[in-house]
Amino acid sequence: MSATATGDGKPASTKARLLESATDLFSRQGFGATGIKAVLAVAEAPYGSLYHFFPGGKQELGAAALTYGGERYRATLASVYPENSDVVQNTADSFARAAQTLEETDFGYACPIATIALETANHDEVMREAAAAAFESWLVLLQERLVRAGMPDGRARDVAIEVFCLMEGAVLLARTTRSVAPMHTAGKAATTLVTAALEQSRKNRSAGNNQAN
Amino acid sequence: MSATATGDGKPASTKARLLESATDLFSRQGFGATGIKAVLAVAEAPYGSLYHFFPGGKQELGAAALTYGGERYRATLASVYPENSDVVQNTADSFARAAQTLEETDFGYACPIATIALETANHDEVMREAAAAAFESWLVLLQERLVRAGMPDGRARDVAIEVFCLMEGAVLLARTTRSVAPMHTAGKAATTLVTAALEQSRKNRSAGNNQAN
DNA sequence: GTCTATAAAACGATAGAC
DNA sequence: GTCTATCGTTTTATAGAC
Repeated sequence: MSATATGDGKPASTKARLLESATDLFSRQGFGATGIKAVLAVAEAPYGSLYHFFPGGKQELGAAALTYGGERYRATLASVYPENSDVVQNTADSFARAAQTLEETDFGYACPIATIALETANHDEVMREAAAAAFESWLVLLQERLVRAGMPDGRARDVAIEVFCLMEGAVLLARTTRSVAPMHTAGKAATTLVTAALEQSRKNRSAGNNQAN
Repeated sequence: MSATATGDGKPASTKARLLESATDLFSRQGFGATGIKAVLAVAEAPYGSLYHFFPGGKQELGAAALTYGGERYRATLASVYPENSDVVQNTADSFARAAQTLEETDFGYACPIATIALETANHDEVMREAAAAAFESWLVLLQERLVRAGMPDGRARDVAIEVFCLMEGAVLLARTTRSVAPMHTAGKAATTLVTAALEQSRKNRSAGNNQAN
């Protein structure tokens, strides 16, 4: 009945369990505050296996966890934004889903990147780039869906960034206040924003205005 | 010429230097990753002084740093949002200022709370509450200014939250990508959002619609 | 009261046994 | 190739010198 990483028996490979465990613990407690021993314990993996799979030590594990968590949420995003569906509704769904996750995890987990990114962006270029790549993959997916829905490239990119910022800011505020209220407020703002951008794009098109950017 | 915490001579009291140093280092590198020795070194304070001023050790220092940093940014916000001025312009200014700070600090520093809050919100109730209080003080100030500008209480609260989320999300993305572009994008969205809410409020008032919330 | 020297524990990493 | 036992550092916290 545990909603988090480890099942109870023997899920997947040792490497996969390590990544699962690392992603979860790092994003909950922080990268610096989480010892590799704790990661190994949750993964039910022996000590040496970490340096076997990740010769670069904690740094390599951290970067891999960012890539792993980033890809996992990108897949979630892809399922929340099915191709050729209503992007406004999808946007609302993504915020509702985040709120649900926060409640299910007792406000422990939401974004697999944010905590680690803020900690390491300054002094660890490898991890910073892994986090940036994860964020970028989300933005690209979002942008693509918005373009399909009728927005020009540049506008879609901006809207994707704005929705991202609303989401991440709401995660921060929700976790800090232990309330999903900010999630709902930000979600409403995001849908309003997407709706307005779609309408504006349609208006511009029907006016025969063909400026690309 | 250093734009950060420590001056070069003997700024303020030892306790103030410790708070300055802790706020800066914790929000740059993270709470867990920063040792108290590093805090003491930057503050140019002897080892024992920390436990003299903060008997609760690292936890008490962390909570105090959150309160200190929160109050400092609240003062900044108050100066960016002078009473009875154009809140739309003020909002634009606050994002421009954040972008400037990011560039001046080589994308090292922006929000004195976010990093620490994400790290500790789950397992340290004292620090979580200190972070929540800091955020709340910003939201209250913002809300008050928006009410003065003509929004009803409930709407002003929501708009304050939305502006906050845009700001914090943009800080995260900007630090991770080492680019101020997200800051400008989010800033434009925030001003648009505030403008629309003001217009809507004015419309509702002139229609004689007196629903409070 | 202000600070230095020390203690106990935990950290990341490695060498070497199987 | 897979893992266990150990090394040297660094961590927070404290006791006691001035």
